[in-house]
Amino acid sequence: MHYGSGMRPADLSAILLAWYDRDRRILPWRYGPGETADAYHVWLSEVMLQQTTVAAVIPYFQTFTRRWPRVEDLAAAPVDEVMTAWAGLGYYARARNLHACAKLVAEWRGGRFPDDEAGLRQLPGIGDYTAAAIAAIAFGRRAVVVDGNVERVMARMFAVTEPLPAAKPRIKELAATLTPDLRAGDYAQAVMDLGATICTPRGPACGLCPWRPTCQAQAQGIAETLPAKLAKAERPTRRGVVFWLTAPDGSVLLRRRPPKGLLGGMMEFPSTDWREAAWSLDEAAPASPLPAKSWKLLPGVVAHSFTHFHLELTVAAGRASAQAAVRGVWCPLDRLEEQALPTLMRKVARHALAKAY
DNA sequence: TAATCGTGGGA
DNA sequence: TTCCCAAGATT
Repeated sequence: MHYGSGMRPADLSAILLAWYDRDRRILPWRYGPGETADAYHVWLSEVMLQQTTVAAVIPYFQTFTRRWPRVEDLAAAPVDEVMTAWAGLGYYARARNLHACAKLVAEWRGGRFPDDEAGLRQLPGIGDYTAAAIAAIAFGRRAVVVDGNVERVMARMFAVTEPLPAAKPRIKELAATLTPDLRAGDYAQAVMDLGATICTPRGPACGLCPWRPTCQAQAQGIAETLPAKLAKAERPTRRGVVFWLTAPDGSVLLRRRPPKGLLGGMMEFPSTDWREAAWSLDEAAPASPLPAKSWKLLPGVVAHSFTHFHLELTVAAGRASAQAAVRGVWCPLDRLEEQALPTLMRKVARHALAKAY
């Protein structure tokens, strides 16, 4: 192994920990120097942070911990309340797995999380990264924590030019060589902080990096090009018609989506399938909650982009004569925020309220 | 293994 | 506008 500048792994981890101690970022879930980490808070924050930015997570973390101070409190909540509280954060399977995990920990383990990777890894919603992170941060275990930040930092430190995801095993080996036995949790957070603030995807601030003297990509002038990644598939555009059906009392019809798949378990306004071909109103009407109803298309579209496709929804508005003969739930317009509505459906509501009244 | 699964911010 | 991508897990 070549570390450059005569540095050994222990030197490098010590350098990074010193950097981390000098200017530790303040985050709601982060314990201070000498404090004991709360495994519930570590777990909750790590699940929320999966593929999600710190800025987006902070208000949700505050809401969850204020409302459910202990894992037992979260386990005792109805799953729909958890889904509603999660609404807007995305990747909703996380919310279902979060609740399932809380129940397992509360009911079978007396509210205590497993204190090692193998035990954590068995719980729903906890994969390789999250198990290692909790083991290290909450329990002081020596665990090799590899997230996107660590992959980027290691790819640059060791000039790994093989593209992801094929390079993942190699990168984990390299990360293991630098992971210290002591303060593994602080070290993991330090590498992630380095990746988030200095060793950034674009425009890395190599001049401020404590590891610069040892970084092989920096020496070769290829830091910003790493890690290499395989080209991504194109994102198709899908289209649908969504039905805004109001009752005489001013409520609107909602239904719940299937528990798995896209927006699984969340609420929605009824709609056609989402497909690439455009819909005519006549073609869409049979999919509506009142097929015989006369629907009026509202001007404009609701555009929303998911990870693997774009979506354009046209809103059809109609009025029901009475609250009968439809499947779903009627919700007063001023209580929509209490529903587990994903951002897409909140856009639909905003569009309908702006155009239909 | 590769596809699926949200959202918002920044370049 | 469009693309990238952020403390990944699941199937």
